[in-house]
Amino acid sequence: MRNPSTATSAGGGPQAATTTAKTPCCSKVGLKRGPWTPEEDELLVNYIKKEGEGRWRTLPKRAGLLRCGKSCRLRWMNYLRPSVKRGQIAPDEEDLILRLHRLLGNRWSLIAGRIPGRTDNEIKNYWNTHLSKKLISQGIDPRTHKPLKPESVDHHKASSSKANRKTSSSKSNNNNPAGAAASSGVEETNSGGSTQIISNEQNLYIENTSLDHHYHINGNNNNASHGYSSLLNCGDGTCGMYLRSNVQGLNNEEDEDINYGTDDVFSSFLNSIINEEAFTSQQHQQMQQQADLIVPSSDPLVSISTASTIGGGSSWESVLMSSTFNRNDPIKKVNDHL
DNA sequence: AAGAAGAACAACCGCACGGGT
DNA sequence: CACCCGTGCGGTTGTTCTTCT
Repeated sequence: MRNPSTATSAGGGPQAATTTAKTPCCSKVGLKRGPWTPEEDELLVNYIKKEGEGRWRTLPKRAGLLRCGKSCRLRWMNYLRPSVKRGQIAPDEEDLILRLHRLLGNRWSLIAGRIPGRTDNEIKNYWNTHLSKKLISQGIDPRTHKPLKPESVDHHKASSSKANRKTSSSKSNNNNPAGAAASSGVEETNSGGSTQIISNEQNLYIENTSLDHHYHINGNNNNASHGYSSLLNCGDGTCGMYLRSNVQGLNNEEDEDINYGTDDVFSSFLNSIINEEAFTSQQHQQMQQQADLIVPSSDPLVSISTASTIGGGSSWESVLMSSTFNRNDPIKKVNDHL
């Protein structure tokens, strides 16, 4: 195993630029590409320590680097940031990656956002080199988390083909969590037994029968028509939450009252999905109390939605998760979504 | 010991999106 | 509205390292 802390062992380097017809990411010739040297790292780190991140396009010149801004940003984000954790992926991290991938598909930045110290690139590489193969060896399709059919194609290889690149990398087409599962209208049961994933063209429903948990993940939620634009983020900017009343059950799409949950409640909710743990009655009561603040008590059904914006920044990635409960019996949810 | 094959992963690439003008 | 810029994302590439034969 190579030492991951060294900057001189990686591929995709200058040779690639000179031997292929590809145009480099930066049009300017004369910029250095390929592995970073310790001297370059030092220049970049010192500059960012002094001036801060951002303005990547002009940063190289200001920092005295013969690199393009993209390259600088990548190096900083994936390697040089103090918060980046190096070293082997721990078993619990691996387990979390698997669970998150089952929920979110190839949303590497979202997955990385839930795993402290790990970058999307690292998780993506780990998935491609370890986990996808591991799943295949277990007879599980790494894209859908469904059992592999004998005649099915090798999705890992298929997804690596150049032909698939454009469509598969398109964000507008990539908002369906769990990738292919959500586009095929399938119904499935995970290997653990109790979690069902039911999906159609736009939505993904997760139903944990043993825990009486039902979640709805809308794969087409990246618009502002449901009050997202005014959604508050939680303290660290990684998540947001709103409550929505549903006077006519779940058919009322009006976000007449928007309120915001706490980070704790959101995290509990998300973790309950990730970990398939019981979302405790106390947590439900917390949610109900918040709902009571804004929804007239005559409305029996309340939908609670959470929108994760992990990654945040200029690309506001979100995954909507909502559950509905009857305020008269908040523990047992109503699941008219399904 | 040497070559081949496979594994690992940093880096590159094209594209999409939001904000500013 | 159109364009530009900055930023970030997911897919892919290509070199090095490790293991196998």
